[in-house]
Amino acid sequence: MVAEVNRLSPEAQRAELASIAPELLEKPTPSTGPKELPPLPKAVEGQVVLRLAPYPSGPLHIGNARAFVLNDAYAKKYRGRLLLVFDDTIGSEDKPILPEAYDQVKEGLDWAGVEYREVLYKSDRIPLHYEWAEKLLATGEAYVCECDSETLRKNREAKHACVHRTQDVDETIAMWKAMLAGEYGEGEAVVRLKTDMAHPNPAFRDRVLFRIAERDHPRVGDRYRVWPMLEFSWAVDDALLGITHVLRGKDLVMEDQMETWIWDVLGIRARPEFVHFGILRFKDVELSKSRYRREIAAGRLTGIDDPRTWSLQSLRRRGIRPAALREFVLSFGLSLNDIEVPAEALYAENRKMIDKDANRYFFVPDPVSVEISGLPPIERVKAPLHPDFPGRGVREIAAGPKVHVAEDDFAKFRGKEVRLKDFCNVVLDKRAKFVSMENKDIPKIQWVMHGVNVHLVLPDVTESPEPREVRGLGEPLVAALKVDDVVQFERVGFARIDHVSKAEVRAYFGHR
RNA sequence: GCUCCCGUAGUCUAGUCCGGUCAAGGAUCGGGGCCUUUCGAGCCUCAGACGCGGGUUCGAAUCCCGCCGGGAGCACCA
Repeated sequence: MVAEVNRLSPEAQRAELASIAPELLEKPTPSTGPKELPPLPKAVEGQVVLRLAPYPSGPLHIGNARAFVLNDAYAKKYRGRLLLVFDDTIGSEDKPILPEAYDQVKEGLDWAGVEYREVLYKSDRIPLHYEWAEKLLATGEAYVCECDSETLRKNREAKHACVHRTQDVDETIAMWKAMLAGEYGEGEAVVRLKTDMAHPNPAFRDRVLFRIAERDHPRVGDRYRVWPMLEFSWAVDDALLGITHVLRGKDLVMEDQMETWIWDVLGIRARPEFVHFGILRFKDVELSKSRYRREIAAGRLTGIDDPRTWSLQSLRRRGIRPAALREFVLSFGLSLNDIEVPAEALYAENRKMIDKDANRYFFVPDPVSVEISGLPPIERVKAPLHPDFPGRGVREIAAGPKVHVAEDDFAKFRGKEVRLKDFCNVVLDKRAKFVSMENKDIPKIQWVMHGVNVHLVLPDVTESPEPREVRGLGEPLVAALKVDDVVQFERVGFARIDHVSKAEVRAYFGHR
């Protein structure tokens, strides 16, 4: 029967089908509208509990966006709860906690529209972690190890168990107490989970659960010297906080195994579902908190919200809308693919949102002065605030024979006829010649007679020879703009006004 | 090297679990055109993909095997 049908030509099959079941020929209408998130495994409306676990070493940046946007989006989708749990265990020397980062993280999340219910701190929960540790120690599932990190690494590689692994539980507990009492120095003892020294994944062999750090903690000072590692603290807190779903990057898959192992040995029943997403990278953008920190310290950047960084604060200052960031991130879904996207994709999303609101103005970067000969007497011209919305009104621009044009335009069009947009046609040169007033179909460039100093700050893009800022002249009305206005400098791009003073208007470049 | 994950247009993504309506959808980018006093927006249009090789099947992007390619982890960081 099937073979019979297959022998028919596609046209014949189609005709035959049309006579039997014409509705099957209708193409299903492709779904449009906002992208729907795939369902979360075992998610129950109203009962989903998610958590966000930022490490307070600096402000959140665009590279963290996938984690917080997805968690927030799912919390909203299922009308669940999203907890903000600062992952502020002691960290390491080269990745210290910054006291101001707590507020910087919250500020970023608030801007992004992430609605978290409660704020918790790992550093407040250390006694709970100790309790669980003691259960593990008492059952012999974990032990205190005095090997130094180098020995530990070599043993791991050689699948070799050290003497501590088999020591008595009593002895282990005495050593644990000695750790807490400060009888060991930094690096002299750790608590290790007893997994399997022959485990196929070398990284998994008797992983460290606690270590000693003598540094002061920004929130709890010197109250603790024995600090949990991330995996262990999450095994405790995910269970205790009733987290139903853990959404994390796939660089953290081994943490799933660790948490699961600990729950298994401790007989913990209620567990979250683990869901991962791939690594997100930006083309031409190297996100480095430590580098930006250095540059800020050296005064080359003005602060964590400097538009040349990629912090959420910097995005806000460049006129990027939170909704654009959200759409951008959600467009990747939950895929496990590691992706590298151009920042242009974010800009495309943002442009859709700001274009209708951004009024147009002239800004002439690196001005070159030009004197037009033969110009009829004229003092000002009019141009629309927004070409798509004439009702919004017009701007009056002072005009006359002495104008400024952009250096790039001057170089490109010197000796050629161009139209000074909304003004007149000239043959461009230092001594330019007036041609006519009427609108012609020739290249149009922006110009300014006298106006205000504009300082435009550009974002940071690696391997770009472009300068990170540019100065020039804006048309007179630019001086009347307000902080937070998002405008489009014609032929230059969208920018947000950040500061207005008599001396200059400072604007942060968003994108073209 | 070991462990795990992933391969759909330049880029991102839908489809893969449950094989047929997929002669593969969308977005973005690119080409062309229209419109527009911006290199913006809008409209129309074109181009562009199932990593490779076997197998199963009437039929494979979808199932199986092998290969190739990419990524992550392998810290007393998170």
